[in-house]
This record gives sequence, structure tokens and C-alpha cells, in this order.
Amino acid sequence: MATKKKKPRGSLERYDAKRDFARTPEPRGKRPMHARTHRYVLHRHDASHLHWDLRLEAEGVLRSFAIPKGVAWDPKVKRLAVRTEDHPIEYLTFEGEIPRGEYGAGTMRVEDSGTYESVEGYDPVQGLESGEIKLRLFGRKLRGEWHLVRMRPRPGENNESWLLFKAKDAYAKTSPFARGCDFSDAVPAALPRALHFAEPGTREVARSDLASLDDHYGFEPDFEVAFGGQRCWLEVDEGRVRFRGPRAREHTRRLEDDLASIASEARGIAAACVILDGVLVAESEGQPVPGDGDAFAFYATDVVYYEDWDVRPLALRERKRVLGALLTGSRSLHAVLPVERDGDGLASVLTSQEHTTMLAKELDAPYRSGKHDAWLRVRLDRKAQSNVRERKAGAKSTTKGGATKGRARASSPARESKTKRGSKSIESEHHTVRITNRDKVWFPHDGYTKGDVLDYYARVAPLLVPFLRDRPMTLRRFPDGIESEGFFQKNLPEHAPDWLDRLPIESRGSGRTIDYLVIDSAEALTFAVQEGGFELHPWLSRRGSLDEPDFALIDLDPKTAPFRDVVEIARFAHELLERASLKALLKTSGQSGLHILVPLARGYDYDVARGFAEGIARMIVQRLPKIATIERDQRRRSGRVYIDYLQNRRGQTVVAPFSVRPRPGAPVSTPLDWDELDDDLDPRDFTIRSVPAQIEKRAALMRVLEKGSKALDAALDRLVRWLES
DNA sequence: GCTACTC
DNA sequence: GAGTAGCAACGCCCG
DNA sequence: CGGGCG
Ligand SMILES: [Mn+2]
Ligand SMILES: [Mn+2]
Repeated sequence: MATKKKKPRGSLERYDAKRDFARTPEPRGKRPMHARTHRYVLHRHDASHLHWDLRLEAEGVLRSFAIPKGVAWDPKVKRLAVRTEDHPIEYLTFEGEIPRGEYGAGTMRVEDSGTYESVEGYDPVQGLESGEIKLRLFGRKLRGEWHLVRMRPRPGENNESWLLFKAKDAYAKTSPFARGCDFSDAVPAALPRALHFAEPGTREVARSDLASLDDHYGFEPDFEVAFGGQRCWLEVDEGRVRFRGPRAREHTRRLEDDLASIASEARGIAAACVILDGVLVAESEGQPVPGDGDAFAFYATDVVYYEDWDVRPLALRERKRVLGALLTGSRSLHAVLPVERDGDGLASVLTSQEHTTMLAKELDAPYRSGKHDAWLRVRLDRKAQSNVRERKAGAKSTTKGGATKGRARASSPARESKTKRGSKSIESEHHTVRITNRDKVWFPHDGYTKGDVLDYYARVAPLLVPFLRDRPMTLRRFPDGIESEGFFQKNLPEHAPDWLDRLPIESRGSGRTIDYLVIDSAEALTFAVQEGGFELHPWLSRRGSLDEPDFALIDLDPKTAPFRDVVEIARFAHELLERASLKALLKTSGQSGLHILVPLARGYDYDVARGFAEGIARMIVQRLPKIATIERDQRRRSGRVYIDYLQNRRGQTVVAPFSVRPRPGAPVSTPLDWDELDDDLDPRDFTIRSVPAQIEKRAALMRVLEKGSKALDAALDRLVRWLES
């Protein structure tokens, strides 16, 4: 279909006449041209009098209006708009300084730009004739319908006078809280570039999450305190204040109660609509404290929406600037702003205040949802200061940490965690875990509840935590009890509290990084159990030496074989180990098998551990071929006990001693004395009910793990010779 | 147990 | 607002 | 190299 091109009717005659193009940077404009889409620009023109120029693409030129007081959002407010000369299309993107003495001398900036549609019959072409233009603007700042109506010409007037006003639509703003929406200095001038208009009702707040600092970061960081409290969003919308995110309902309700000071200060923010990202904390004497305090405060660390705009595309640096302009110091609403300080300084201050992490955020990065490496959690430990410096220098260094030196380190005493009903505190994420459903039955055969499991772990935590310390954890979770499908979890969920120790490990194959949970306290253990993660599967190696297991594992898996065969195999294994002068921990797996853990000195990698376990396994099979096998193919095991030595491998796990298993009776993996290996032994006797009563005995057995054996090869050689003899 | 996604 | 999927995996052995 | 295994 051939369309006849409409001849441009706009004219640049007046535009050209007013300008000396040798002097002004403004575009000369070629001949008027037609565009496929209708665009507009709103210039902020700081000339002899500050005003705004609305320019509409039509008929090959920019039809222009000068608006002394800017664009209003309230339909009741009519603003004078004086028709000015048409500008060339190139002017859509013009910004610059018009020199003194020239026409319109001063600064011209793009306040907003975008496209527009016209109401049928009221487009600029017809409207400039009829005196009524109806526009629907799609800009980053302006959105919705505005009308331009020509006033009756006054005698002697050489510029047409029009009135510009907002039409009544969903975008109109009439409330007394609608401030900062007219264009004035309230709108940071640097903002618009990356801004997107955020349609009301669609302002979702996908949380930006923290990744764990792996080894280094390569950006200019903003270091922040990791506040202990509830991470959430605070939204102010034309006087209404509410929280978004976890426990939003409860906290919003409390804005009329004990959080009222936050609400009232939020209403005082210099913006009608804003959504802040931050942390709700309890305070004592003006300082954030974990748990109870005498007051509450919201520490705003970020701003995601500001007035009509989604400001997430802005660099953190810019968002912090907006934050600073919005929150100018108050008692209950604090802006967390970048300060000139190095990571070391903050790290040492925080370490002295017993913080375990701090945050490093990339100042040049936008706000992204999910976990990403522009927001990092930095673990603070004894080495914190030097680590931060190393990383800051961009030097690739491996994560340092507690290593294995402190194997016998005492853990904090188990502490009862309970729900604080009706308490007036902000449930802090720091060192407390909110327990839900204590009475939920997890073991229907026995009636054991989640509370029973929690109580059990509280009792064994002093033994269990030192074993788990620094080990990457996989949890098997049964949030609905053992009769429902459980699932494994390696990655710590996003919602997990900040204070938990995370260990990011990149998989060798896929390159994917998994944020492992490290259970380093009774509280972390409580967290796992609260989430239904009561079956504990730690690695065989620890942080700092992830490729060096601190024990070799011989896993006796009966599957269908009788348990007495397992016992017989274990006894022979014990004989072998004794001959080699190797101490080892025997434990039930908690199900039907037995585990033998041979502690290793540092420096043995998985290959060595596996080779050793394989050697022992082969000796066993040689001696007891009728009941033992290392056959991988299940069909060829034929009722024999499978001796699994292949679990001695990076990334593989073993059920932790004292771990509860998802079986009737709530059995636990229990350390055994070798002389308990007799035909009366029944792994089902060791349960969450029975084991706490034997805790001293079981604790003593664990101590063989404290000293790792050396000279494995020599030990194996000795055994080989002994068997041959 | 909790979040994210779909209806 | 209700309902539901997801939440692990890779190194090693053997054929 | 693919499949099975834990
Ligand atoms: Mn102007
Ligand atoms: Mn096993």
C-alpha cells in the first residue's frame, strides 16, 4: 500500500532567524522531517528565568511551549504554557550551554523525554488549529494524559498563551502528600538518565541478595555493617506507611503501636512515594542491638523506588545520594550512607563488637534481584583485617578461616530457643532463631515432635558442633516429618539469616558456586532443624583444607544383608586397624550400617584417603568374601555387605555422628565402643530418647578424632605383609 | 519451611 | 489468595 | 564415552 507522504508543514524559519549558529551550540536543523513515531522532550531551561520547554514532534518539527512553572500532576492546577517557535527534530536530544548574549542564554537540560500519543482528533496537528491538544505521555518522568487549551488571544499579544493541565486519570496526583513531583530541585538532576517510570501497582521489590565473598572482589566497595534485625522494605506512599517482605503484616500493624515513631518519621520523608530497602532493628541507647531493645529503628541501606521511578538501574552511589537527600537525620529512620573508610577500619571495629560479617557492595552497580557478586558478605574472623586488605588490592587469595587447628575448640553452650510470644522485640536474626511448630509430629510411629528433635540437638550440640565446625554441610530436610518426601539441600536458602556462616564453593565441573551452610554454633544447628533439616551430611574435609579430609571413611552398607555380617566385618576391620596401630571411630550410621572414621593428619588428600580405604576394603573382601563386597553393581552384590570406599571424595558427605535419621524410632548415628560390637548390638537402640542419657560415654568416644594418623602408606604396607604371611 | 511462580 | 514446584550432584569405577 | 553409584 503506497502512502502519499504528507508534506511537512512545520517551519524552522523563526527558529533560524533568532539564532547565530556560529555562536550557539544548538542544532541548525535541516529541513523539517517526518518521524515514524511521535516523540517529545521536556527541557529544563535555566535561562534568565527558569522555565520548562515542552516540545512535541509533529509535522517534521518540534512544536514548542515554554512553561514557566513546570508540569503539574494535579488536574486542578493549570499552568501557563506559551507557544514558542518550532525547533528542529535534532533538538530532541540537545543539551548544552547557550552562550551569554545569545537567544535563550543559559543551561538547557533534558528533564524528560519519551513518546506520546494523542487523543483522537486532538493531536497537535489538529489541536494547534482548534486550540485543544490532548496528549498521552510515555516518559520516564511524565506519564498519563495532559491537555493543552489555547486561551483567548489578548490584544497585542504576539505569542499564543495556552494552559497546560493534567487530565484526570490513574496517573493524576491530587493528595497533599504529592510533593516532589513537580520539577524542581527536589528531583535530583542527575537521576533521569537510567530511570524508568514505574507503573503504580507493579512496583515489585525483588530482593537483592548477598553472595559470600569467595576470594576477592574487583570493585570499588561500600562497606556496611550487617545489621542484626529484619531485612525488609519500608514503603511510603502518599502518607501511607507499610512494610514489605518477611513478616510485613505484623510489622506494618506495629507501625501504629511500638513502631509508631518510624511511621511518623517516614511520613516526613521529602518524597510522596518511596520504597526503601533496609533492616528493622531493636535499639538500646540509640545503638542497634540483637534481640530486645528500648526502641526501634529502620536502617535504610538502599532506595529502590523514588516517586514515580524505579531507581534500581542507578548505581548504588547514586541511590545512596538519593537516600541521603531523603533522610536527613532522625531518631528512628537512619540512612546508611557510604563513608570514607577502608574495609580494615570497619572490619576491626565490627570484630571488636563481635560481628561475624560485614557487607561489601559495589558502588557502581545497579540494584539487582537475587544473589550476585556486586553484594558480598565478608566473613570477619581473626584474619579479617589482613584479608580485607589483600582482597581490596585485588589480589586473588584463597579464603582463610578457622582451618582445622582448633578441632577441639569448645562450642558455646546449647541454649534454649523459644518463640517469644507477645514480646515487644524485633525478632533479631542475630543469634536467635524463631521456632515454629514445636508440637508438629515428625515421627508419627513414636509421636516425636519437632520440639523433641530440637531438644535432642540442644543436648548433643556440645559434641556435635565441634565436629561440624568448618565443614560444608548438606542438609536433608523433612519439614513435614519423615512420612513425607524429604529433600537434599546444599545451597543455603536466600531467606536464611545473615549471621549464619556460609562457605561458597565453586564446583570443579560446572563452575557453579554453592553457598554451603557451615554449622559453627548451637544456634546455627537450631536454624537447620527449624527448617526441617535434621539429617546432617557434612563433608569429610574442612574450610581451609577442603581437599584434605580429616578422616578416611569406611562405610559398611548392608542393604539387605543381616546386621550380624556388618558386625563381623567391623570386627575384622578393627583387627586390621589395630595391627596398623590406627585409632578409629566406629559409629552406627543410624540406619542399618556402620561407619568407620579413621582420623588423618593434615596433608593427606582425598586420593590418599580413598586409596587407604580401598586397601582396607579389599583386605576385608579377601578375608570375608561371602559377606563383603566392593562390587559397584548392586545386582552383583547378592546380599553381601557393600564396603563403600568411594565416598572419600571431594564434595561427598557422610552422615554426622549424632545426626538424627528419618526412620521410625528417631534413630541417631551413634559413636560406639569397639567392644559394643557383638550380636546383641542393634542400631535402633540409639535414638533421640536414649542417646542423651549416655552423652558422657559417647562424648569420650568422639575424642579419637582429635588426633590424626600419619604414615598411612606404611600402615597399609604392614597390613599387606601381615595378610600375606 | 519457605519462597517464587502460576492461576 | 490459593495452589504448587523447588529445594543435590559429581567424581569415580567399570564396561 | 556413557551409565551407575552414593
Ligand atoms: Mn526555553
Ligand atoms: Mn552408608
